[in-house]
Amino acid sequence: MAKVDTSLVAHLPLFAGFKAEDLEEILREARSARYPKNSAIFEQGADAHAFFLLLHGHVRAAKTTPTGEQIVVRYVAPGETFGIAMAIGLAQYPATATAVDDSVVLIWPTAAWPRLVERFPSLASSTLLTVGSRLQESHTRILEMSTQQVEQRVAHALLRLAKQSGKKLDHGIEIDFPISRQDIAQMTGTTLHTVSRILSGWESQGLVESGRQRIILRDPHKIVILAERNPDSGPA
Amino acid sequence: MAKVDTSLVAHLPLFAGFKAEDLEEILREARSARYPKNSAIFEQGADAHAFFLLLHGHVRAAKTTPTGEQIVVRYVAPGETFGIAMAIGLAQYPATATAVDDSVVLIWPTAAWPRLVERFPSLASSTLLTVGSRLQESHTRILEMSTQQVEQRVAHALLRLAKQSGKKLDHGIEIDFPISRQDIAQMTGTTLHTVSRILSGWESQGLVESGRQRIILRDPHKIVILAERNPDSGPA
DNA sequence: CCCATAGTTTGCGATAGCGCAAAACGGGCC
DNA sequence: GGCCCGTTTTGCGCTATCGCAAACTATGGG
Repeated sequence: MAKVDTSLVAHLPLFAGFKAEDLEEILREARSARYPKNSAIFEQGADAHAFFLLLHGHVRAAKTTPTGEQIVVRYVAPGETFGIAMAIGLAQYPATATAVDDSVVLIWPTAAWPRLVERFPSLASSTLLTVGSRLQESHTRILEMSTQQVEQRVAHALLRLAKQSGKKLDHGIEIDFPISRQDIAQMTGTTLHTVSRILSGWESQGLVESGRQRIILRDPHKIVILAERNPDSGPA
Repeated sequence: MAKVDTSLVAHLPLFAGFKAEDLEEILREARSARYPKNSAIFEQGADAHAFFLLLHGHVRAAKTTPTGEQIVVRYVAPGETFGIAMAIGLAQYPATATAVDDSVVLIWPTAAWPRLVERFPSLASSTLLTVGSRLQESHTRILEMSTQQVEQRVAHALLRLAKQSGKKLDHGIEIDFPISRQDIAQMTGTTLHTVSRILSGWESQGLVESGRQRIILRDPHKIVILAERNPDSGPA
């Protein structure tokens, strides 16, 4: 059980207001682990034996239907928790988590949660805040899927990814982990073909520059406009 | 400030494990109010000055886009909380709540929440459970919108409503509050026209019986089959 | 009892986006 | 340096579903 440096996590909202010694007590229950690119962290349906905090890398959470279709629930960025199934009353993971890049995580055994919450009640409140904001995002996504067309949804998805995990370049923003057309399709409820067509279109207008699992927003502002444009307002 | 009878709420999961006197202490901070059918309880964007527990009736939570389109986030059944924006870190309500039937609610001022949580930490944990299960439902909804066609989504929506608020009849299940084609469209990401066509079709097959803001599932089992059927499996 | 209103049904194009298929491409591995 | 595999691109027909328009019908109020 490796010692974890508190300085790595002290600034996270999850631990806001914790004293150094409390933090240490919490971290003592965790171990850290490294997951190489494309390795599975846990599988949908498996017993939720642990919950996680991402330190480095990027993790994709995806949900699969009985018939094998997938959607991407979200991408986890460093500093975020994931796999907190048990905190919300689930005995099994509702989704599959995969490292999309070499990643480092902290792992707490599920059994530690009730103990920690009892000792540090504010953990429950902060977790409530994070879960609440994920609920918000889900509602936004439902709203978009109900009212917008595919191009706008893709625009929104890319902007969110850029905000969450964008690397600022001299001219533009690059999404900082490998992501395929298929992934974007699964985030926006469409097919990889349609995503490919949309990106090709944008590329020819100089809005983006993209290739194999790689996307750079060259003109974020114009993409914002695209994302917000009312379908039947301006001409093509 | 009317006295509220603890027996009305003691059995709710939210208050599981509370002693009678604790419960009384909590209820002392609440007042109750009655909202007539079709009246607004709070508006999207308004300051979240209170949170609510529905005692009788039914409440619709809906979200509106800047361009005026709406989706139904959920229907609230008796015993459920709603308007808990501030518990998840929001200063304004993210949706509009409307009583779809004459309704009675308990109302706590937002200011009471931090105090209550400090005094009764398990409130945060139970709220975490409810918010978590709503997150689950949202993900399910996103999955359905991404992978299923409209008819299946409508089937699922009606089955969920029937389970949550269905009144068992001699032969079938009636959804126990007024709900229009438009409402169902806004729950499933389609138009009232398409919903109407689908219900007409089902009606002629004897699966449902419906009219003005009224739906009875006459053959729930066949609807389950419809909901689960793989789009390109059986013949029409 | 009749009218006004909100909800529902239905017809008829129009079309965004899917689904299939095939080709081009790019990277990494041996 | 060449090959293999996963990813991306693109063409083309198809259809589920939308959007508009118009007729129809309960329901509650006066």
